[in-house]
Formats: sequence, C-alpha cells, structure tokens
Amino acid sequence: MGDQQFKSTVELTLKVIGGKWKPVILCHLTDGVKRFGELKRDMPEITQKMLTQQLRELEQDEVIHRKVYTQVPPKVEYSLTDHGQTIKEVLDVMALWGQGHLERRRG
Amino acid sequence: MGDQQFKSTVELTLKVIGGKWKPVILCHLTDGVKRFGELKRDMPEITQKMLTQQLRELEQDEVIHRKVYTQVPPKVEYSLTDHGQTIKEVLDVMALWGQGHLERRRG
DNA sequence: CAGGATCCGAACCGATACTG
DNA sequence: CAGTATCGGTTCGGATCCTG
Repeated sequence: MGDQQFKSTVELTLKVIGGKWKPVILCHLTDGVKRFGELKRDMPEITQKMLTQQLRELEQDEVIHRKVYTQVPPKVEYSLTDHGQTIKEVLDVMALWGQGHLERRRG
Repeated sequence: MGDQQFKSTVELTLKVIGGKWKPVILCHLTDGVKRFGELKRDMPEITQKMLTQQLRELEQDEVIHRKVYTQVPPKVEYSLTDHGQTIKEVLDVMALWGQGHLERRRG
C-alpha cells in the first residue's frame, strides 16, 4: 500500500467509525440487535438527536442495518451488518492500545 | 476487560490519535525523525497553527518527542517515542479496514 | 416509541499578521 | 525556522419542544 493511500484509508476509517459517539454505539451493537430505546438507555449521556444522527450515518456507510417494524407503537431495530462485524477487531486493537496508554500514564 | 472499560479505552485512544490531523502526522513520523518544516511540507493542506497545536497535544500525551536545538536559525525535531511506536499497529489495522471499506463500496 | 425541528453555545479550524 | 496572536467562519453538540 502506498504512503498516500495508507493515510487516506486511515482517515476514511476515522470518518466512518471515529468521533465522539460512533465507537460507543458500535461497542453496544457488538452485543447484538438493539432497539433505539435500548441504545438510548445504554448511553444515558447521549441526546436523542445525536443518537439518531450518528445511527443514520452509520447506516449510510452500511456498517449497521436499520429494521423498521410498521406498527404502533413504532419499533426500530439496529444491528451490525456483516461488513460492520469486521469493525470489532479495529475496536479491539484500539481498546488494547488505550489500555496500554492508561497503564503507562499511571505507572 | 469489562464492557465499560472497553468503551472508555477505545474513546481514550481516539482522543489521543483521532481527529483530522493526528493520524496523518503520526503516519509521517513513522518514517523517522522530522523537522517542523519537513512535516509542514509533507502536509501542504495543514496550517502552521494546526500543526503546532496537534504536535503539542501529541507531545503532552507522550506519543511524540520534541527536541529543540538552541541555535539560529531554530531547529526542532519531532519523533515518535517508544510508546508512540506502538501506535503503528493501530494505524495499520485502521488502514486495512479502510481499504476493505473502500473496495466494498466500489464492488 | 422513535423520531423531526429549532435554537444556541462551544469547539474546531483556517487565514493572516507578527516575532525571537 | 519555528513558532505565537488574533479574528472569524463553520461545524459539532446539547436542550427543548413537537409528532405519527
């Protein structure tokens, strides 16, 4: 992989799964299918607006799937796509590095 | 690793190496020691202000080292710390995932 | 229940000018 | 050469209110 391409793919990855909320959302979705309200309960700090917005973007990037049940009251389920599943290892590596970083700054 | 801890270490990693410029800067520093002006030339799109700012933050997080030569004209060299070297694999994994993401959206 | 719409402050980022 | 200082635009994020 060329140097320029390396940089741009790293940037692309951060555009798709970076930012304040997306990694957290993705972590929760690694547990399996979740409803909107469940995700909201899992992340009390996030606002409804942000949650909706970030979910839409993840959906556009085909990282998560949005399944709408046409019923009253509404029900919407979110889950990782097959492609989205592959993000787990990226999150794992990031978690490991963060872990090492923490320990290093303490000891 | 607990679920909460997993999330927070992922977030920590993104705080340290995430954002618009840091990954690019780190990519360039994987080549070895670079002077300020070299980095600036490597990244024509970044402003001097942003480059300085991001370098300071990376230095504070002990990811890069800043060596000042007290001379005229000034000379400052930046390099990855030993700890910073460990970021390479994180960048690698992100680059790989981005690569796959690209190919998937084309095919 | 799962959102859409609106308003507003904060943070991010860039352009420019200046300096030891 | 390697910055610092200042200003202004844009984007991000949160609070609040409204709806099928």
